[in-house]
Amino acid sequence: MAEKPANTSRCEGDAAGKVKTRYRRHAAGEDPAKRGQILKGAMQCFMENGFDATSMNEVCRAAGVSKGTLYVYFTDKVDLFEALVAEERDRMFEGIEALLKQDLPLREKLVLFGRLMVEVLCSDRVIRSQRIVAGIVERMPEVGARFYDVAARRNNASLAELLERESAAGRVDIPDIDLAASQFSELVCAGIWRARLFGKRETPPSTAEIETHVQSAVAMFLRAYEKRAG
Amino acid sequence: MAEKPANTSRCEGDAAGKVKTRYRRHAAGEDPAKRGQILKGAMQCFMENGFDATSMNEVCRAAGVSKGTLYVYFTDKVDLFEALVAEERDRMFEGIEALLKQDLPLREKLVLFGRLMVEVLCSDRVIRSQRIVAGIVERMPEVGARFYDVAARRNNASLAELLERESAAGRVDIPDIDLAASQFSELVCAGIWRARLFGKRETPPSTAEIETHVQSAVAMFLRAYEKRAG
DNA sequence: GCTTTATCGTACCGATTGGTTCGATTATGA
DNA sequence: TCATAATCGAACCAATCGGTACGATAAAGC
Repeated sequence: MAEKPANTSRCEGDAAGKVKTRYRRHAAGEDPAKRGQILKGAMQCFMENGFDATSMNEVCRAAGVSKGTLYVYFTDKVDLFEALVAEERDRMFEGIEALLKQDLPLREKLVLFGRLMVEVLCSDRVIRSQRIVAGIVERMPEVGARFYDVAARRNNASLAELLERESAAGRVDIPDIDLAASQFSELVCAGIWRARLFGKRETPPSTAEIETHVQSAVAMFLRAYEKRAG
Repeated sequence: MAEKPANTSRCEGDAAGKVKTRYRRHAAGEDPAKRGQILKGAMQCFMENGFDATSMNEVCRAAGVSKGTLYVYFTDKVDLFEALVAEERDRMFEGIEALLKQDLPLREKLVLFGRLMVEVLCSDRVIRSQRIVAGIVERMPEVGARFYDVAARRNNASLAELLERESAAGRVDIPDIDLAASQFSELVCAGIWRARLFGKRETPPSTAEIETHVQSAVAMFLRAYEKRAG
């Protein structure tokens, strides 16, 4: 709901307009650079203090933007927050589909996938995002649900697709593909992600630790689902 | 820090006291029933709205206690919150050690353990607690860390102990016990817990679904780690 | 140059916050 | 019955909140 004011004035008349003086300047609240600047500052604040404990004044200061301008770009604190979550959610697993499109044996694909998964999911940035979102799920359920849906389930879908192909080719024997995809995703993060989320670990896992976990997970996964001779 | 005022007056003199008039009435802020009443009301509020969005006035109303009294029992909003988290964390997995002490084959112990794990971790109450705690980790890191440490790691320890015994008995071959314990814990919740945390699922899993997940997890786990003939 | 206008900066608004104070009330125990 | 004191309840406080209003500023296009 609540469309942007539409701003039919200038700058948009590509199709019809062109009648009078056309300014190439950005309409109020439509400069993408400024918008990004605001989002960046807001991200910084929200990540440090969460939703409620972040004041809009702090955001202004962090973003280097006046309060008036801020409220031209975003109607609400909630509006700003949702835009932020949306951006973060979309950026999270950008490269993952491409990764699985490569022509590699299953085992190596799983290793690549697992590595990226742990790295992303346990990174400082993503962990902080997840904390904030988890914290407001109760009051803004759709925000949380969409966050999970787009980010987590997208991965599962990619992985499920891969497993589907392997299953059709007769190389693996998987009764429930979606379950298997979930299992793999959880396995690679076992013992790390939760500890990160709750702040028991203050730093992301080292590459060595990631490797250990991924190798163990892949081995476990394949031993469970690889088709057996006899 | 910040010990309770100690309240050396009455009611405590079991060992030394008994000198003068002893009131059996509770000293101010020391009636455990009232304390529990406050915690219960507070729990209700915090679970609905999180830490910041819960006002102390709401807590008073929900607990049926005057504000003055509330501040006699707890010095702070943070103090109240920490007490709440502590209680919740300790209650969370109460029966789990006992469960593993039974004399049963490994497979069945794992099934029992897994079931309880999913049920508890994905229950409404625990999910809500986890959301709140995750949400304030950034600002109160020790609270989050302790929450994780006591609850999650306690389980892992129980399970690890069991696996250790089985390993010593030569029935399983597990290179990294702690990792294996983590893996099992994550496996049983695969695809459910995260969705619950982020509000993608509004209800706990059915017993049927739990059963499916646990069975799959146990099978996978044992196939990976059971000692093979040859 | 002049005009236009997006942005700035600050003051301001009412509402709410966490926390305190204090006299009235009520239950206890002697 | 009477004194004690834990609890109540409501007023109160300063601070902060999200959000608005508006004149000053500065950069862009003619």
